[in-house]
Amino acid sequence: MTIEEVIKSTVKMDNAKKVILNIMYTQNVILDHFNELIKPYDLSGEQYNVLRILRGQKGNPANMCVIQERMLAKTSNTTRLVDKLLLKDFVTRNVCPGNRRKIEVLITQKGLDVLKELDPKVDEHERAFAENISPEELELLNKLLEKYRTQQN
Amino acid sequence: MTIEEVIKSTVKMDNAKKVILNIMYTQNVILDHFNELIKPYDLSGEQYNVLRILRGQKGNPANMCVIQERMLAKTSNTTRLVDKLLLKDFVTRNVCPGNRRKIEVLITQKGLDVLKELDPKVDEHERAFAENISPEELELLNKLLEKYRTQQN
DNA sequence: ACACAACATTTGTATATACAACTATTAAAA
DNA sequence: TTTTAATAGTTGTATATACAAATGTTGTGT
Repeated sequence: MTIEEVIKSTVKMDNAKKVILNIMYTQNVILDHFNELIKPYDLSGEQYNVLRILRGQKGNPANMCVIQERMLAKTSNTTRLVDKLLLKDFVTRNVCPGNRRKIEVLITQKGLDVLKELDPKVDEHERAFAENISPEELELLNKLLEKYRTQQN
Repeated sequence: MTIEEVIKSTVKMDNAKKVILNIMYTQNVILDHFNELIKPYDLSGEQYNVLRILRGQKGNPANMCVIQERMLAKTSNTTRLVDKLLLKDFVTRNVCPGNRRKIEVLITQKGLDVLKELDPKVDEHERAFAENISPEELELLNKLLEKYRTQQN
């Protein structure tokens, strides 16, 4: 399905416009699919993302600003995301002894467990999309996207 | 900047995962840029999108469900989006005489004017990204994205 | 004609996000 | 050493979004 078919466009668009709509729409499709996947786990996409970042710390705690800079959407409110995770006992939160302005956030075993349970489903989610194109095309798509957004970094 | 650099990933990711993050992140970059652009016009991205759809109707009114199905994010609440546009006199809203369940939404001259003023800026926004890659790559990127998301339609 | 299903839209409510203002702590400058 | 600036995080508030339930209208079957 082309992007024109998706939005039932009547007018002809140039490729510069199409690619933006394609990226927007594809992101929506992926996100909808992913949200379905995590719905039973009482986690939002952003909450999952924070847990994933914390696991990547491999036992070291992460400050709020470290979490923030590793998230895709830089605008979200890390404090309240961590609040939610704390309520579910997926993380712990403590004032950093060395610098009392900072907060140390650490993933709990319960948090690790829920990620472990999700891992195969997330892999399958990623694989399902990736299999629509060849491995070479997948690599090319990555390169093109990185090149496409260059100046805006 | 590769996606690993963006999210400061410590671990190696396969291309299937990278492409999803790349699409998500690129969408964020585009959206942030676009939001900057329309900020002075007191329009949200979704509101702009509705206006764009209404202009595409070329003088014919659009029902709520028509607007809904042409939007990229199918989940948003069309009623309240149109409410906002109505407050700014960018659209009119009337019950459809032929079928009183339906609502006819029409863009006003004021709405058309604001779109007209935005057109060159939106074009420039699209062009700026597109110029990072060649015309051939742009076409390829469109094709790859459409192929990548196929099964999920 | 009446009951009932389907359709189109709106409303309520809970949650999420955006952005600015605020608090607390530490670092730097005078 | 006091003042000022910079840093880290939180909170308030307004707006947006998600999802289900409610409302009003039209179409269908008996």
